[in-house]
Amino acid sequence: MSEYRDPSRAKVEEAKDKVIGAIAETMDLYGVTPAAANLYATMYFKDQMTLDEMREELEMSKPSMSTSVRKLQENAMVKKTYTRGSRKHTYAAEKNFFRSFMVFYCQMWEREVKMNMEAIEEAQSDLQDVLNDDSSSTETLDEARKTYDQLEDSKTYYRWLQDLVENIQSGEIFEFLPKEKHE
Amino acid sequence: MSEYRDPSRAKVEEAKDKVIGAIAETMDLYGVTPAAANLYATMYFKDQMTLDEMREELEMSKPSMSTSVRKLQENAMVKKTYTRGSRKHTYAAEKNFFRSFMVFYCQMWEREVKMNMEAIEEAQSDLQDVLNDDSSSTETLDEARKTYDQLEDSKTYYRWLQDLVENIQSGEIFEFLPKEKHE
DNA sequence: AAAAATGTTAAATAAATTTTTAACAAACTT
DNA sequence: AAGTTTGTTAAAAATTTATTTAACATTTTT
Repeated sequence: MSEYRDPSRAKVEEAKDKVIGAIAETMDLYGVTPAAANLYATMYFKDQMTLDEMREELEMSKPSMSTSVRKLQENAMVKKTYTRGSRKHTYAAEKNFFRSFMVFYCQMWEREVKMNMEAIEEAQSDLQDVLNDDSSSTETLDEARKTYDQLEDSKTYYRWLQDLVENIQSGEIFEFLPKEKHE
Repeated sequence: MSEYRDPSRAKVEEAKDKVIGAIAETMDLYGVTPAAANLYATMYFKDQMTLDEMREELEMSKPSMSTSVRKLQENAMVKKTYTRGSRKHTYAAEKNFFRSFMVFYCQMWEREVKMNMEAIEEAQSDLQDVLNDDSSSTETLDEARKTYDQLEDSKTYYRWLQDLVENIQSGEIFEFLPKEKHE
């Protein structure tokens, strides 16, 4: 190989590795496995990769690469690419961090809103029953009222979060917070 | 106890439990342990709690509660409260989800920006050296240039993320995305 | 000062997650 | 059609993370 004739080559790889390390380290805070984090960071500097290339580059098993790629696809951080002539599947990293941000957080927040809003609606309905029930003690009625109001109040947050999701998905947020600051 | 005379009492607790379950379930996606997630969700419906009350309510060990509380304090999801006369420490859940959102994500994003920006700056400096080095092969120069530009481009995202953090922390974001929608 | 209560740290255990090896299924070549 | 290549599923092993038990330090009460 040319590394011996060209010491700069190694320096370029070293530079990439610094960024790969940083990306991977912040990524496993995002709920992906170390394998998936390293894989994404590696792919970030490649045009596209096959499973065998991944296995070779990361020195890990093929099923691990297969699983990691699938997980990354769920978060839209990796896309399958069509490569004519090649029997092997090829994958490319999403290099636009804005898109990754959008998919990842919107997915996460929508799940949170849906789940909690559903629970809140059910709970409030139960509490309403209690409030309409004459046999309830004063103490219980107070508790039911207080809880009902607390839940009602929390809905403001979930509606806001849903709103944030929609603003991000539509791109409207960039009107308020532009990608490039024009000075 | 009064549960036997007042069936509504049980219904109120059941209603709370539905929400506790939902909150806890979405929370462990936020990188907190199940114990911490359950604890926060439980505290959400309490005024304040001591470690012993937590242990009793969740039926878990005291060190587990102690650790969980500390973790939740780091994310500003729980605050220590002063209770005169009580020797036991008391803690209260942050009930304002907007504040929890702010602290949690801003902390996370700032860490991401800092870490990746530092790596990028270092990498770009290395790549600049390569570009200034006459001994580098054409192939290596192209690779260095391409990588440098890719990193330069990614900085747009990190600057935007930092901007988002600042807008959330200052509350400016609520001018664009109001908490309450006035119709 | 001794005993008791409270909270934390450290070591050990338990549980869950991640990764690998091995077996399998599907698609393509010859 | 038999044999390869490629990718996935399933079971096992390894690693990591979470929780508990036990020991300790600190403060308070008697």
